[in-house]
Amino acid sequence: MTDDTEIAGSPVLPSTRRSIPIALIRAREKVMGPIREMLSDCGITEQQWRILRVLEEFGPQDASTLAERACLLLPSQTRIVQTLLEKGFVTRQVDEKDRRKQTVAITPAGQAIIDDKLQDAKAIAARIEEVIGKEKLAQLLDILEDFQKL
Amino acid sequence: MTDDTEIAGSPVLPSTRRSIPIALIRAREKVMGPIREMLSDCGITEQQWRILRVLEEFGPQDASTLAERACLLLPSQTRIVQTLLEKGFVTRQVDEKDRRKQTVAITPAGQAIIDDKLQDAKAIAARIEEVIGKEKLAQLLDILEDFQKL
DNA sequence: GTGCAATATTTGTTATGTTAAATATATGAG
DNA sequence: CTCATATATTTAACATAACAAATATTGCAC
Repeated sequence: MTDDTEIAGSPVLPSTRRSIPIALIRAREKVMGPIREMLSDCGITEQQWRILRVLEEFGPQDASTLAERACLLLPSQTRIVQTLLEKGFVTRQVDEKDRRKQTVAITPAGQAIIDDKLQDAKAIAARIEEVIGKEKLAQLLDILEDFQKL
Repeated sequence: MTDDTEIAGSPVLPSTRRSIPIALIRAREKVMGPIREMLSDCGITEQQWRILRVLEEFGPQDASTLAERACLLLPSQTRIVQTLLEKGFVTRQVDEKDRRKQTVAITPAGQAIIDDKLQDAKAIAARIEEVIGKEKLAQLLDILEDFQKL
């Protein structure tokens, strides 16, 4: 590999082949392939799935917290929750203590979606662990966590 | 960390805090922050920047190759190249040998964008290396590459 | 050389990302 | 109490992502 070289007087950017942003996209694309396939069956998108997963894991919560945990911007969260409302997979109601806040919760129908896909999701996770290796996956998660310090 | 546990008879998904797809998004979001800031100055989006970078690195190339290298789906590539055409940063012409193909090339004006941002981009890359560490970055890129085997 | 399958690219549609502006409620100064 | 400011969320507008379908060209069988 002669990437990321710097010829005297002629500085260049790292090759796109060793670019962190591009490498992150490529990996993500590969990971999401089977997940999207799994979800397309039940008419759920990747982001809708993330919302449901977070609601299941942490319980009812306000919109900002939900967006943070699902790694979505608030405007995206708003729209996605609206479509999930229409599908009957979540509920949303104003917080009585602070009426600026909205509390979102998963419904039994939403929970059923997760339960239905549980085995598939676990199989995909197992496949990734098989190919990458448990140790490397742990390393990867640790390094990715470091990026939050940026 | 008690994530990714499996209570007998009650299988659960990994916590969203240790989810590979979510970790990849979070890291990418952090990395892209300063890059977007850099690009917003000159009215260029992240994807438009990727197209220009790839064209600079590999020279004129057909649409499919460009999309592959810039990590874009073909439809996205088409639209982004259209806006870059309007801005005068790239050219696009049919391949005379195979008239189904389009050859895209960067213009001097497009090259000027890259040259203008070169120092900023290098500074951002240096900052990342400083925070994460050279070794971990190399490890990260290697592990991310493994995902292509999925 | 006609028709058909394969290839290369674009277009259409729906959902999301991103930024800025709008709305609604809360909180504190005076 | 009232107003200015801060906070929580939504709406608006535009670009992109993803997938399916349409278009255009090529290459080959016949």
